[in-house]
Amino acid sequence: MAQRKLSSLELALLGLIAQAPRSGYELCRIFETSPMMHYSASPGAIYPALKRLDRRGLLLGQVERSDALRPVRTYRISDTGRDAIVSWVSLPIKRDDLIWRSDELMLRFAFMGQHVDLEATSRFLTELVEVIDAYVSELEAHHRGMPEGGSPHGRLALEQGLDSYRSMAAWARRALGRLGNVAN
Amino acid sequence: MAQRKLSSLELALLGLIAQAPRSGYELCRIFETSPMMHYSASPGAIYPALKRLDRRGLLLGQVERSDALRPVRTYRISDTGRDAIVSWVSLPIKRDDLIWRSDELMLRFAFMGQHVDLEATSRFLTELVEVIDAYVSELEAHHRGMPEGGSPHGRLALEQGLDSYRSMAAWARRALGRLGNVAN
DNA sequence: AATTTCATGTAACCAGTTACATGATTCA
DNA sequence: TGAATCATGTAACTGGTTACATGAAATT
Repeated sequence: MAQRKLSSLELALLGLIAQAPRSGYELCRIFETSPMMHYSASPGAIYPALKRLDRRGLLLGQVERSDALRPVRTYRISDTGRDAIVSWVSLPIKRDDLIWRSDELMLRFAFMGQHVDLEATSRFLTELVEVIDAYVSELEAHHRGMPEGGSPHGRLALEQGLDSYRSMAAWARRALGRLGNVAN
Repeated sequence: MAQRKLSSLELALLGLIAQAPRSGYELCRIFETSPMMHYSASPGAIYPALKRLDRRGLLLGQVERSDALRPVRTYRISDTGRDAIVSWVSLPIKRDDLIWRSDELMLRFAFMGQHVDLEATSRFLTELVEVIDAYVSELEAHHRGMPEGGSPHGRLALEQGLDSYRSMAAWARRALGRLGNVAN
């Protein structure tokens, strides 16, 4: 129990393999070409990560067509793997997740559709809005406390951060609306 | 020459010390409390990073009040360090910088004010807008190519990414405008 | 007197990067 | 025939995380 936390790369791999069985090479291609994958990916990271997930029992790797001269190792998700995904995407959202791991939050959202119901998704989005709003208030307070003189660069940089969080909150509200329309 | 690239943490430290001489502890406090610092910071990372920068000659560390019982090691920027900052902030912006190191881009912007003139800053912002616009087009193409059916999560996640890039471009245009007003 | 804060660090561990190695298969 | 692509990996290096160690000074 209370296994060591998975890295974002491992979570991304787990989520992708839960969608469909895949080989290491296919996963490499996905990371190379898919635009939403800001989760880094060199073969030197992917193959070891797959091995780790396999050793832990979250994935089942098996060599297919071992008779052929070029065997392919295909990974499929295991039951424990699926459980791990479900509890991962259901985790409450903390301030620190937003600040240090917002990529992982979006990854959670992207994979959520296949593993939990619409209600869980709207809980996620509602929580996200709350956490962002709280953090935006913090940043705004800091912004107000900033010295006026000197070059505006620091102030502007902070404003960029504020803008990006505000846009994320706006997105979440919009998404919430769209899901509501689907549900009703 | 052609030294190994500095990590974002090292660049952040360099920039902060260029503003004013500081001790390791002060830097730790800044990272703990300052909101714009998404550049991580535990003492276990900071102290070794300062040593590396010192060894490379980008910083000058010297123990102050060595007579006192609790000495403080204060770092100041060196001439080579200042040069390194200037060439760092003057680097052209690549697509990959936007995708993988956008935090570092904002760090560059924040420190730019003290090291280069307004024209360099507007060049930076202009380039940034160009790079973002190009990448947004890429993402939009991908968005159009996405399958319609199934759960909307993947599509929505991509839209979040699009929004955040668009908001960054809008910020850059606004900043450009504000700098223009200052300059004229 | 006890706790918190100041102040500097080290050590074990781990994951990711870069670069390389290997060889089959397909395509021009 | 030679190049690109398919497919799987390893090894060295590096930098960050966590956790710990040490002890003075200030605060309660």
